[in-house]
Amino acid sequence: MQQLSKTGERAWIALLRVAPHLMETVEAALKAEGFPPLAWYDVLWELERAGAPLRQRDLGERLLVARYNLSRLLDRLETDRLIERQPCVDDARGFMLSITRAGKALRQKMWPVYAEAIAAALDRKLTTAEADTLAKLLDKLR
Amino acid sequence: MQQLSKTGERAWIALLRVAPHLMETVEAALKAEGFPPLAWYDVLWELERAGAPLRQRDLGERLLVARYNLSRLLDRLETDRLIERQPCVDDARGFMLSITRAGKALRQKMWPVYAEAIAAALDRKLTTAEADTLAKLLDKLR
DNA sequence: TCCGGTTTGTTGCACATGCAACATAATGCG
DNA sequence: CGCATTATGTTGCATGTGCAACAAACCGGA
Repeated sequence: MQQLSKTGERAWIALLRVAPHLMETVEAALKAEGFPPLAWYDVLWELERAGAPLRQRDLGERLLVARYNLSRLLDRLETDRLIERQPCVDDARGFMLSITRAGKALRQKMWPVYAEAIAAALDRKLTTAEADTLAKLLDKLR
Repeated sequence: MQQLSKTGERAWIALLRVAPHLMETVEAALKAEGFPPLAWYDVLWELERAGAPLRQRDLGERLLVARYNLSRLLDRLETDRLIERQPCVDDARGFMLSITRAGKALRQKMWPVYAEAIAAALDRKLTTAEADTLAKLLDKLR
């Protein structure tokens, strides 16, 4: 009684090998330019495009990051004054997160390097149609 | 002059979110049954299907794992007597790696749990054609 | 043959992560 | 209301990972 198809297995292995490898490559590109890790960019970008302050819980949900991980990641960003934590009015447990001016500036400086790394690692290796298909397939796995 | 397409960016973000999440899910399934991490299975399986002893270098290449990471991963597997390191005849620096009987037994016991986790996280969410496409697209990114 | 450069593998150290336990606040049910 | 349950966020501890430096062996050209 095998409940796993051979094709599914191949897709899994490809994912297992390729995804971490790509992430390391992009991470290395950022580090090579003296920038902080990918995760920092992610937080900054999500906060910036949210427009309004976000609950820590909601940010974690969007980034698919565990609470205890996010908690300490945000500590580091806050220490560098890239984000701010304000007490939450509705819920005394939570915090409202917002990106600072310095945070926006850093994100903007990082973007060209990040974009070039993504282009090299992914974009230039796929046609537009292929990239679109890939995105759609991955989204089905959420 | 943006060298990164919008579609490529979407694919990247999907990969960044989905892949780690899937890995954590599968990892959790193994842990829940008292089994060692995914990486252990990977090593055991690669050694078993290789049929013959493998150089550490070659294993690292197939698994896309960094040398210093692999080195310590293998230490742990060796401590548990799941693999063996034999001095390499051709090259006094290297080792030949082989899976032990206990290693094969463990891998076999892990497989049903692993397969079920992959089926739940990936296989059942895609048609066969989709899984095939996904595997092919990811392979293009190596 | 000799010697510089490369390849292979390991390790000390700092840092990041997972887990379990915790503190505090909100929620909901009797 | 009162109290158990759930939700949110933090932290101590053990473990895993990245980096840089290292040791040892191999390779190849002069």
